Amino acid sequence: MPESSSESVERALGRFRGLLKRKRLRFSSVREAIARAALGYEGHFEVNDLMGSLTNANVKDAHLATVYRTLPLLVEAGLIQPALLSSGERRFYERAFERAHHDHLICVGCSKVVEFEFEAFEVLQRDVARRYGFELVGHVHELLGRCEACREKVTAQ
Amino acid sequence: MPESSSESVERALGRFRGLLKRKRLRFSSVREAIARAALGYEGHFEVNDLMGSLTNANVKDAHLATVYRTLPLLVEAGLIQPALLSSGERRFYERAFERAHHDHLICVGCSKVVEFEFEAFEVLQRDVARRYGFELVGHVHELLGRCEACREKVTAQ
DNA sequence: CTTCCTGCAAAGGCTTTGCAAAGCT
DNA sequence: AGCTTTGCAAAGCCTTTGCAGGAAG
Repeated sequence: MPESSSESVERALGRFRGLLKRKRLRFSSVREAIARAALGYEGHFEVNDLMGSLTNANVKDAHLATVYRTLPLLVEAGLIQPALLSSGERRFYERAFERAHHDHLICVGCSKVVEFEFEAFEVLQRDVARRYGFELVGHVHELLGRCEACREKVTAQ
Repeated sequence: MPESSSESVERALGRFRGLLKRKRLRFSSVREAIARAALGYEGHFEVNDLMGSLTNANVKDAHLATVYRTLPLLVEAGLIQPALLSSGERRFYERAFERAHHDHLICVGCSKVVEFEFEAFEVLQRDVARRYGFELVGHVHELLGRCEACREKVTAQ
């Protein structure tokens, strides 16, 4: 039997607890509910989605303002991270805890998102940064393309 | 004598005219002023900056709402493009017309932006896309790091 | 009991929209 | 003339903030 993902959630909550303790903040049930909801997403989510999950669960709802106040803590604890999707206007997040680093390949036709990992990019990025005297701390790397299905649609027309 | 950049601006305006004609829209003096102001930036700018430029010139001011209505046209014409997407909250633009493609290296400390070109990335990106059956049409690639000056500040503390 | 959290409501900042007057062609 | 464009003001949207009652340690 493979490790259940719920164990990973518990470890994540442990880390959240740790952060809160370090900052002398409290591990409240509302914060826990928000953290669980955020960790529950496979893909990308927005504040709005999160509100939806929280309402669906029979856990006590968290208020929108509270979610906004909690998200930065989840980011700081490393449970989630902002995910840039080229739409630019919207703010997405995605799970970060115990997940391999990855970048995104996005279809401009149907918005399908494929995650990819490619070590070579990381190496080159560090090189480029160093060349300009920067120490690399992160990156946003999103490839925009047209997936097979969408290319066929266009060709068919 | 090198080609003056004003010639490039004229060509850009020509392209803008072309787009407007295709869409049966008009090349008004206000649109021209906005386009010229946008093309005048070396680096990145926001709507607010643009409003500033328009007010300083003794050209007739463009109203904020009009600027918002014009920007998408400038993007569609290829004169400018959205930039610095990872900043998230703010919406920056930069000139795109007759400029070589480049990506950005951004200091997380002082927000300094360095532009870089690196052909190897483009090649690899195309590879990755093809591997997943995508045809690459563009990308967002921003490196986040700490510049020399900011690293020193941190070390000093 | 002291300090922090939370919901609520209100304010903020940026962007969009409806409308009538002005401007092109 | 018949359309588009513009300024203006108002509405929208998402996010943040101040506050007073409620919870956690």
